[in-house]
Amino acid sequence: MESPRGTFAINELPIFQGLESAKILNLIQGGVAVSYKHRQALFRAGDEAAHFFLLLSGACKLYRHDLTGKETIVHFASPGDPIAGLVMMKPGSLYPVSAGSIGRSMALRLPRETWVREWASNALLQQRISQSIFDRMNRMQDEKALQRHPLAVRVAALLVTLLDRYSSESDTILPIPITRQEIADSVGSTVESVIRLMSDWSQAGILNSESRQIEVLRLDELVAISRGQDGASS
Amino acid sequence: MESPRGTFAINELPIFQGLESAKILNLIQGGVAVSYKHRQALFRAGDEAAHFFLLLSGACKLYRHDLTGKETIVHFASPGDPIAGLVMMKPGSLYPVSAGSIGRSMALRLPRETWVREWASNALLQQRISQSIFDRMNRMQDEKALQRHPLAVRVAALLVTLLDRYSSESDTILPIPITRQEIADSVGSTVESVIRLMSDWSQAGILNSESRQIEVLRLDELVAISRGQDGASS
DNA sequence: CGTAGCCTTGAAGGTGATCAATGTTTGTGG
DNA sequence: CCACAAACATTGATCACCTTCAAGGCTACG
Repeated sequence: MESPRGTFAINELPIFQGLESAKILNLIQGGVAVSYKHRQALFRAGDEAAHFFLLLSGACKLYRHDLTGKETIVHFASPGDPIAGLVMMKPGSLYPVSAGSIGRSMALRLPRETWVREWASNALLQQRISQSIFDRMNRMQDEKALQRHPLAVRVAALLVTLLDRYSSESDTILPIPITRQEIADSVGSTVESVIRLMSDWSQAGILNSESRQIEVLRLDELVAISRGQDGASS
Repeated sequence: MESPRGTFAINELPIFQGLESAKILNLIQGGVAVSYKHRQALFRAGDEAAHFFLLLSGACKLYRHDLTGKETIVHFASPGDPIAGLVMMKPGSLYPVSAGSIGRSMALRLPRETWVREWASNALLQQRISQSIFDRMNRMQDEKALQRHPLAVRVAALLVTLLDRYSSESDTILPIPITRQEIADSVGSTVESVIRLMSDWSQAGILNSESRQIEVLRLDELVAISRGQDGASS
């Protein structure tokens, strides 16, 4: 199994693994590799779903706004992830969520026609898309099961997951400029609460978050907290 | 578009719509229509995923247990829904959730071999499965966006959704024996809180929940509450 | 050097969790 | 058909966790 971290060249994408270059060329017809700046949108909820994406590098959040205008992050995409694949199935659909880059990122943007012509009838690709969706759904279900646990558990679990998904092997620094607001929007809480929590953790030597990036100093502690085993062992 | 409510004969299943009977016979090879009693399990999380299911009638909850043993309901399946389709993709996978019947229900249980042989390579079916997954994922995302709203909003939204999905056209009675515990397990709360809420609503004439079934008397109110517009208009 | 985005801290208050006890209905076996 | 158990519903008291509101500080960057 290939590591999902880091940066991918187009023909190195896990989703294309084992395919011949000629076949891949067909699959990316009409595709453009687009570079996105921090906070730039890939697409917005409600827009007609004209493209789907393969994230090549960086990070991307999928989010929507609730009735009161507050943002809820429903998913963090990491390099190699297909984005907006499912919504290609039906013609004329609208994107159900918005997508925005976190930090700089690159994505391969493909037109829906390519999906219809090349992807929809390709069993192997459908299978790999399904696998990706399966993983994503499992992650959402994990999160839902954490809903009733205290905030500390949810934030710790998120950080552990993000570190696992975005950092290379043994690195302990989250390479994406994620804000406390975004953490709050993801776990369903408020900035202030997340800040208080992470300040405590900084003081306890679990995190180091100077210089606007998050470094995990004691992953074991964080994992323990995410399991509800409480970090009362300072 | 066919209504997803009610009861389906096998060859009336929306997922088979437009297919010839002979083709359908191939697709359900090795299948058995199984009748489930209230609270009976279709499968358990952690079991090897040897079957997938098409719910013919009744209702079914997908749930898992968290660290502390508490149940979290991640999805309610309604007639016509494919269950455990995604997990068929990879050989040797384990079910990520448990599934149990709510009230009496019927399901068509199909072996994984049939999936592999007949379903995996069928673009139309893959497309319809994907559509179903897409809907389910959207619903989960909707719920996640409600996470920070008061309990009343989440319960009202759940009831409105369930009524829409399980009741026939203009009926206002939820035809499945869903308990307050299950409502709590779905919205991420506790029985007591749900009971207090629903008692208030009963007194306000919004619900009637004598005789162990839930009747919605004022759907408009419920919808208003689910939108956070507060039902202070008694 | 001023603005924008992000982080921080404090005080006050509410929503909902928890614990404990009890009532009610349903189902099952004798 | 009754009796008992199991599942489900209810009510009250208490209190912790987290939200909300308000104010202010820090850092980057044009």
